[in-house]
Amino acid sequence: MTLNNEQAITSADKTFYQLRTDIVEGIIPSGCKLSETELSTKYEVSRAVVREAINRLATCHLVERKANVGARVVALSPEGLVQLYQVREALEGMAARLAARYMSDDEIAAMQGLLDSHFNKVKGGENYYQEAGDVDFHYRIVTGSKNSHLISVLIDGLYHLVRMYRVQLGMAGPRVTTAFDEHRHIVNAIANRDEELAEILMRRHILYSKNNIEKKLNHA
Amino acid sequence: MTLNNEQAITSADKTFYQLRTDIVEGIIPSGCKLSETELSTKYEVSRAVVREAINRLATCHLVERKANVGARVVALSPEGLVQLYQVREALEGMAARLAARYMSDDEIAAMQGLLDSHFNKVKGGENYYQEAGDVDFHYRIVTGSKNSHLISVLIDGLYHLVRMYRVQLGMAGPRVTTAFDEHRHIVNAIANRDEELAEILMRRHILYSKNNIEKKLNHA
DNA sequence: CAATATTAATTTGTCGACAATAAGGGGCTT
DNA sequence: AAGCCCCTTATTGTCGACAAATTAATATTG
Repeated sequence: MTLNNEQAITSADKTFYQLRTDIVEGIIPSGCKLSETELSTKYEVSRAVVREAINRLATCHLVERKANVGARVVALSPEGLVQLYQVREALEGMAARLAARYMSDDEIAAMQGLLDSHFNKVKGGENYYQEAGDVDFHYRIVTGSKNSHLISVLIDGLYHLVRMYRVQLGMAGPRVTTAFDEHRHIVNAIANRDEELAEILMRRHILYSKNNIEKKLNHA
Repeated sequence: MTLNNEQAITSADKTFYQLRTDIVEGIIPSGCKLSETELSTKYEVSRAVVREAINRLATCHLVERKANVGARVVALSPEGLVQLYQVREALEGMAARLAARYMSDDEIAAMQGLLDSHFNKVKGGENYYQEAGDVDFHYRIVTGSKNSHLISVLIDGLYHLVRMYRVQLGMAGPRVTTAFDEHRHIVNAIANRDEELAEILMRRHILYSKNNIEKKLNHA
């Protein structure tokens, strides 16, 4: 990830980020109950800030809250994964379309450069950077759409859930080799300002990715 | 609206719903600052519940909050409207596709019945029900997708913003006559289980709707 | 007089305590 | 022994007060 401009200024921000990573990384296990008092002692903050943090997590669909009962970390399921990728397909497809329309030439050039460096790294065997490179690619498309709704829903919301599935189902990022060509084709379509093709290719890219994860999920 | 199963159980729920309608209806004007203390006296609740309500409004993109500064009602702009309809196109298009896949025959029949009754009403000159009928139609498609992400983002989020634009720009709902045939065609595609066509028709329907609103906006 | 520094006032962020609601356990009834 | 009711207990919801930060108003200096 190149620039993660999420900077915590308030105390609630910090605990929100902390809790989010703990949930995504599986430190707080899926399905676990989140006790406000317990977390407030653990993170050494007031119950009010824990409460606010949990509320924000609920809007990310990382926890589910019931009134007068409490909050639980979301349960991961094959159906949930399918639903997640369905909206990714719709949203990122549109993001690619809008990126082809609105991204500046400089931004596109920078993204092509990113793909080149990324290609060299993987060619050299460092597939460690694969996932970071993948999320970076998708981030740029989404922000390139210049659509604040798309940006917030995907980056602040769905992507964390995607990461949670990847981490907790123990898959080392997306398909290493094939995804590359798909990225390249998408960027080419964007560079050619071909909105229609950019959207179609991105949707297929995400569909393939879903099928890949589903396959691993069923084998496990 | 047939069934709005949003029932307020906690006090924060009530103030959230209250504030939301006040904002959508324009009682609290667009761009207005939301003072926590002021609202807490006005609605006769604690500042904490007002705070929670404002936080929830922020996740709906109805208000924008800055740390240590406060929250303001979102400002309406032509660009905002365009962005809103861009994501509607993506999301509702996918919803129509999934509705064609997952809706039960009974649900589809019910929706066809709704269109019939709706048709008779408008034929009889009661275009008062037009908007309610339109939102009801879209609600059914979205819930018919059985996708919790689509449902929450659209119904809990974007639709309120859509309504806010409609109300505050003073337009009496969507296009009365033409939108009808489009609805009918979409339902037919869903009844035929034609996912591809359902998505395409829904996207065009929303695109037309956007162009219509934009035209009115520019004339005003 | 303008621009800046400093202080006052208002607003948000955080905290601990109290009230209300829901889950768990024990005893009672049938 | 099974089911139901009541009571205890623990957790969430709500409140008012204090602390921190921003905005404004005032004073000060060039």
